[in-house]
Amino acid sequence: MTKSGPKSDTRIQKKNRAAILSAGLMVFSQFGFRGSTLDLVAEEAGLSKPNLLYYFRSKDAIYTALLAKLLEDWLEPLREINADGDPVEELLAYSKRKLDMSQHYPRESRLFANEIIQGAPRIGDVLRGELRELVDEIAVVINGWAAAGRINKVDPYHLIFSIWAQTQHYADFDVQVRAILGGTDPFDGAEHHLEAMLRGLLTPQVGQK
Amino acid sequence: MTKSGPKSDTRIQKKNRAAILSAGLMVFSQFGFRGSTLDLVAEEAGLSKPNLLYYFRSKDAIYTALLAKLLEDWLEPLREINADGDPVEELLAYSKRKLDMSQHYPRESRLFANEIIQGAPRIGDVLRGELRELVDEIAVVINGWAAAGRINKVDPYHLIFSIWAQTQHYADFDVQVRAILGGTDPFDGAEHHLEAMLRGLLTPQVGQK
DNA sequence: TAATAATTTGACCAACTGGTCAAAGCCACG
DNA sequence: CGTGGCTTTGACCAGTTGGTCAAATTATTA
Repeated sequence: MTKSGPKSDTRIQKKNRAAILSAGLMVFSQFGFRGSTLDLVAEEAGLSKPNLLYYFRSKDAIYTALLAKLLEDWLEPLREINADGDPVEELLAYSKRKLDMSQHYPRESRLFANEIIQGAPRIGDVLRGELRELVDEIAVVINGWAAAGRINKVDPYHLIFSIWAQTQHYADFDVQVRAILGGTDPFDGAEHHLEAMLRGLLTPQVGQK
Repeated sequence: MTKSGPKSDTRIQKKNRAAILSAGLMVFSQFGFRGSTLDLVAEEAGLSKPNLLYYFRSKDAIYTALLAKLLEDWLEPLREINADGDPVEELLAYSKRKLDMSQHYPRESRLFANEIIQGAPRIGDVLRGELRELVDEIAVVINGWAAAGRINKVDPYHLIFSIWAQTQHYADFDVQVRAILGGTDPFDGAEHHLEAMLRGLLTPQVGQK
């Protein structure tokens, strides 16, 4: 493991590293990598710019650290889908987990969204590698469920895309959603709607063409 | 109407303005406003930087012009929903139109996404004003359809959000979608999936709880 | 074709950018 | 308390940023 800063790990370091990452998340998630400046991050973290660079060797290092940490949390819910569970409930639980993440970690969602929209210059490999493999595995499971008649026939990939899209929308487009809903909290309705939509799509029906 | 550049409107101006806007769309949609530079736009447009500023008085002016033009195209499909048409078909046609826009104008979609993710600093008013009113109107129509039993009971706002989310996902997260699908074209499957999802949600059913 | 207007450019500017560095301050522990 | 390492900082740097401007070049038209 290559460390970017000092070798030892005092409590001052823990505190400041955390402050920097938190500030970086704030700034990078709002402006993207290129739109963000070290001065902004430094101010947000309550540290001087040279002090930032004592803990992280560069702007890029902060961003990359953030992205790496994020990717783990991002993939985890996918792994929790249980092939032996009830198909509809498993998929519903997954989308609920994703929606919760949008609600409680909107900045993480926007950081990710910014990275992808801008062409995923530093995580393209992960997308084409680890993420793709994971999705492929889930796709097999979903296809199995469909073949067994436990859910309707669906394209597993587009099913997953639609869950991602709908859940992340509430974090990434938060401003727009709230502009339209006024004072109403988006997440109450969102959960119910998402469930209805997925049940309508997945619940096996005899007469389905 | 306040013009930002010269008064008259020669063919040179038409050409160069168009070139600048096209270049601006390219650059701004990839990096967001803050992450973009005039030099990048100038190079993309094949003009010198001072020449850019002969046609648009500032970086902001280019971006704003782009955003204004975009907003019109963005709201139009919503207006085309016909209250007197067949409910399911109307909503399906709307989502098809949005999906087509994602396919054929992904840069416009990403420009918009960047602006919203970054807090919609310059179109917050439009969101809370024109857009909200428009959505409110459609919501009334949809509620009318539901009350008449022509579609299932749904929250019209979240229905619209889910259409936006799913269709724009294919433009905004294009890199990720293609990373997962490999060579397969996303839009074939997307259209079918979206239709299945909406039909499952909307098509009236007696036994629906 | 001459004069007028439209267009383009090179040189320039102040502010900001990511990043460096030596020196100073601070802290824990013998 | 002193000393060696950890932490912080002010001064600084070269490159980039959005933007200006006068002068040069190119079109338009009388």
